[in-house]
Formats: sequence, C-alpha cells, structure tokens
Amino acid sequence: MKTKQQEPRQDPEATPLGTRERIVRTTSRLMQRQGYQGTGVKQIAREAEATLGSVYHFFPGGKQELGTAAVRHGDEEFADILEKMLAAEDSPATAILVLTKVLGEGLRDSDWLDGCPVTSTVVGTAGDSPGIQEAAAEAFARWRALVADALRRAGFGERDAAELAYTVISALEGAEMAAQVARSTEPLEVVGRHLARLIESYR
Amino acid sequence: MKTKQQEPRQDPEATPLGTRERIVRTTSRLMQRQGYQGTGVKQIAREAEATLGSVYHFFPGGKQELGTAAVRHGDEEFADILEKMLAAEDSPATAILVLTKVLGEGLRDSDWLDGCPVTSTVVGTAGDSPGIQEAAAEAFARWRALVADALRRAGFGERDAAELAYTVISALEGAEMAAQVARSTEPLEVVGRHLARLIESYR
DNA sequence: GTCTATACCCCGATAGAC
DNA sequence: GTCTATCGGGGTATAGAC
Repeated sequence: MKTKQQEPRQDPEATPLGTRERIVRTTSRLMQRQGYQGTGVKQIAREAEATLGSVYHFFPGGKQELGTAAVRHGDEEFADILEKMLAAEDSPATAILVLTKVLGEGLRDSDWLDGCPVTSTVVGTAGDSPGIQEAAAEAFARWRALVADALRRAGFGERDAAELAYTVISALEGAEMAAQVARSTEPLEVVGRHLARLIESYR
Repeated sequence: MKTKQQEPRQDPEATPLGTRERIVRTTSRLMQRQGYQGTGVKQIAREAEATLGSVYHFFPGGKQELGTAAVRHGDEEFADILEKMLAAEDSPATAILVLTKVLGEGLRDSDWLDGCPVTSTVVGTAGDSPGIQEAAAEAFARWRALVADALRRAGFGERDAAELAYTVISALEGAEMAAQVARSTEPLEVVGRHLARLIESYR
C-alpha cells in the first residue's frame, strides 16, 4: 500500500504535479472563489484534469475530505507568506504594514475574486463538516502563533504578543473581506496603518 | 399593482408576519448558517411555511433576489444594534467594547452557528450575483458611517473618525469569524479591548 | 491508479389551475 | 396570492472493468 511513489523528475520549466497535488490545488482555488457548497466534485475533477475515479481514489472521504485538504493547503500557503514577511522586516509593525499592501495588490490583480481561501471554504459549513471547521481553526491558530513569535523576538512581553496576534489576524481577515466586497484596497491599507500604530503603542 | 396591502392587525402576542416578511427572515437566517449556495429555494419555502409559488411571486428574480433581500435584512438588523449601542454609551470606545461582549454572547448562545449574516451570504458569490455583492458593500458602508458619526460627535476629527470606522468594522467582522471558527469568545474580547485602546489613542 | 457508466436525489425555475 | 406538478439538469457517490 505504501510502495514508494515515483519521485517527481527534474524539470527546468515546472515540476509536473502529481495527480493528488493537482486535485488539492484545484480544490483550494475553486473553493476560494465559489465557497465549499458552490464547488462541485465533478468540476474539481474536470479542472484538475483528473477523472472522478481518481478523485475518489485519493479522497475516499469525498467532498468533506477535499474541503479539509483545501483548507490545509491555504493554511500552508499563507503561513509561508507570513513567515517570510516577518523575517524580512526587522519590525513586526512594518511587516504587517507591508503585508496589507501585498494582500491588497493580490486581491486587485484577481479582479477582487481571490479572498482568503480558508475563510471562503469554511463559511457555510458550520453545523456539518467538523473536519473543515477544525482545519480552519488550526490555520488561524498557526498564523497567530507566527505573529506572536515575531513579536516576542522583537522584545514584546508574552501576554502582549499573544493578544496582539489575535487582533492582527482577526483584523487582517476582516479587512480582506471588506476590501473584496468594496472592491478597493483602502480597508486593507487603513487597517495596516492602525495595526502598526497599535503594535507600536505597546513598545 | 400597488393596491394597498392589508395592514397588519394588532396582536398582543406577536404580530403575524406577512408572507413576504416571513420569507425574507427565513432566507436571512438560513443563509447566515449555510451560506448562499448551501441554501435551497425549496428549503426556504418549506421553513417559511410558504409555497414555492408564493416565493417566486414575491421574488421573481429567484434565488439572487432572495439573497439580496437577505443581505439587506441583515444590514438593517445590525445597524439597529450598532446605533443603539453607540447612543447608549457616551464614549464610542466603550460602546465598541460592550458590542464585542454582546456579539460573543450571541455567538455562543447559537452554539457558534450564527455569524455575521451579511458575510455568510456574500461569500462564494464573488463573480456572479453583483446584486448581492453590492448590497453587502452598502451594509458595510452604512455600519462604518454609523461609527464615524459617533466618533465625530465625540469630538474626533473628520479624517480620524472615517479611518477608525474602517478599522472598527473590519476588525469586528474578522473577530466574529475567528470566534466562530475557534468556538471561543476570546478573539472578540481581545479585539474589543484593542479597538478601544486604538480609539483612545487618537483623543 | 485510471477510466466509464450509472444510481439516486435535489437543484432552480416555470406553467397554469384555482 | 396560493398551490401542485413538472422540466431539465447537475449534485454526490459507487461499481467494476482495465
């Protein structure tokens, strides 16, 4: 059952993705735009260029398992960005400010279609699908931990760091939603400035 | 076409709602929990105790028109709460703090099912349904205006008031989402304290 | 691992009697 | 305004050959 997978061969252009990976990325992208309920398994198979049989081979748990994998994928994606930003700037406040700028540009470049993939996927799955809900909770907790760590490294107290991280992630999440709906980068920019100010006020 | 509707007769128990109003409230409540795509027109008819024919009689635009009406309903609902809170407290910062407490209690009382009705409904309708998107944008703008007005009345400058209102609404939105996913009132409470502090820092 | 075919159900929307 | 019946299509998921 766990026979060694063929290693992805080296390719100067772009590594050809395995079927499973292609399905995960396609699911994440589709649910980011259409939500969990608005995305069909057939559509995922079609756009991932896989057959329905392959999809259910890799994800026997069906649509719920696909949703969970999509949330985890979005989790890692944003965690990478966040980690790099926090490492590149010497002040966490500046890093957040830069991040809001980047998020705004990404949103505009997608014609305001690509909001937070985790939020889009988890909304509307409240009662059912505890797996998706849990994966989303883990994503938010991880992002918060990254921010809190950076604040601690910058000399903030344990408690201040943890609490500020809560507000940073929540406000970013809300500003992304506001920006998407308003089709404007202004909410993200304003929130970025206010978060930087709030952080500095604890120095 | 505009013959006068029968006035709702006086009832000490509870005013019996007209069919149209019953449909709107049911739609708002269902989409708040299940999202736009996860809510069926047949389900709306069933739970509103109306027939499918009645639903399409009042909303010839179909599901999209129902979604738009639901967003407008959620808009007014929250605007009323916000307005009362801001009027009851003499400081806007205190009002926001109380509001986060109230929102957290409401969320917990619904077993973390009832988040922001506007957000839940608009997510996943990005490309299609410009009507829903627009109604959501109007809701956010209206809520922001209420906060900005209160800040101006409390003596804040024009620009500070407008910008703070952006951050207050965005952060509340994000904190509500974070609280729902984490099944905890903590994000709302922390964000409430930070927003109050941020506001006071402009005094 | 990949593919086709299909079972079974509910979707949004409409027609037309009452 | 309310009701029932129905259309055409797509939903999730499974079976079983290759």
